[in-house]
Amino acid sequence: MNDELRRNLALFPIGIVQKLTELTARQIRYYEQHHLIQPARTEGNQRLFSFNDVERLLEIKKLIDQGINIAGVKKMIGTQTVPSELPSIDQPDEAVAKTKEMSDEELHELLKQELVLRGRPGTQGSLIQGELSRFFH
Amino acid sequence: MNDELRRNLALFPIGIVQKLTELTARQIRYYEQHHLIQPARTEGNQRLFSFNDVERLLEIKKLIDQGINIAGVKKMIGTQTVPSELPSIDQPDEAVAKTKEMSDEELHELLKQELVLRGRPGTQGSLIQGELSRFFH
DNA sequence: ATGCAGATGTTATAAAGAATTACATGAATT
DNA sequence: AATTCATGTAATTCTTTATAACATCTGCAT
Repeated sequence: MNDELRRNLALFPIGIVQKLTELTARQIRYYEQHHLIQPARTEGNQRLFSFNDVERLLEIKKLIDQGINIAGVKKMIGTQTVPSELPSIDQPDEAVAKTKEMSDEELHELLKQELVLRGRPGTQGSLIQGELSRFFH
Repeated sequence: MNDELRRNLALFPIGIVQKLTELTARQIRYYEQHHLIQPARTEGNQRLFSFNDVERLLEIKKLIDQGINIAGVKKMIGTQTVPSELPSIDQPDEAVAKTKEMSDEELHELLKQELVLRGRPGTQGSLIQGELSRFFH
C-alpha cells in the first residue's frame, strides 16, 4: 500500500545505479529516452532513481542480455509514464497531529522521516511502524 | 544475516540524506567528525550513506531535538567505527557457478545484482530469492 | 557489397553537487 | 567577559552528471 511509495522514492544518483545494474550511463539514459524508465530529477535536473527504477533496469538488462531489442523489451515490461517521487520536505510539524485523515502527501512525509527507523535498542519508531517494519524485514 | 549487508550498502549522496533526515549538510558532516556515523566514500571522495547511516542520523536528530548534546548522543547510541560498504562490481560471471562455497564478497556481489528483484510478473529472480524477498516485503 | 537502423561508445562542454577550510554567530557555561 | 559547543555561511576546488554531437559496430534488407 505504501510499499509502493517506498519503492518509488527517488533516492539514487546515476553513478550508484550503474554499479547496481552494471549498465553504463549511456544505456540508462537511452532506456529512459525510450520510456522504459522515468527517473525523477533534482532541482538541478540530475536524475534520481527509485528502487522501482533499478528493478526495471535489472529486468531490462536481463532481457537485453538475452538478445531482445528495445521494442521487444517494451512489449514485455511496458513503458513508464509516472516518474518516481522525490522525497520533499514540507511541513515537519503537524505530522504527529493528524493520524486518521492523512493525505497521501502527508503520509509520504511521515514515511520519509521514519523511513528507516525500526525497533532498535532504545528507539521507538513512532506512528507508522508495522508499515515500515516491512522495509527490510 | 545479509539483511545487515543490505542495510550497510552505501547508496545515497548527502543531498538525499539531507532531505530524508532534514538535517543540514553541515550537521551531517559534523556528526561524522564526531564518529557518530561513518559513511563510505566514492572514488572521488564524496560521501555515500547507507540505510544504517540514515537510520542513525534520524536517531541522532531525535535526541538532538530533545536538547541532548553530542556527548550525550555518543553515550546513548555509541560511535561508528566500521564504514558502510560500497557496492562494487567485480566478476559478474561465476556468480551462477558456485552456490555453496560463496565467500561473503561474492554473496555481496550477487546481492547487489539481485538487490531489488523480486517475483514480478515475468521475472524469475535467480539463486538467492528468499534472502531478497525480505527486502521490501 | 552497400547502405541503413538500432544500440552503444566516446568526446567535449557546461552545470550541478559536494568537499574542505576558514571565519562568523548565538547560546550556554564558567 | 571569555570560552566552548553546535551550526551557519562563504570561498574555492574537485567530482559527478547532463546534453549533444559524432563515431562505431552489428544485423538486415537491398
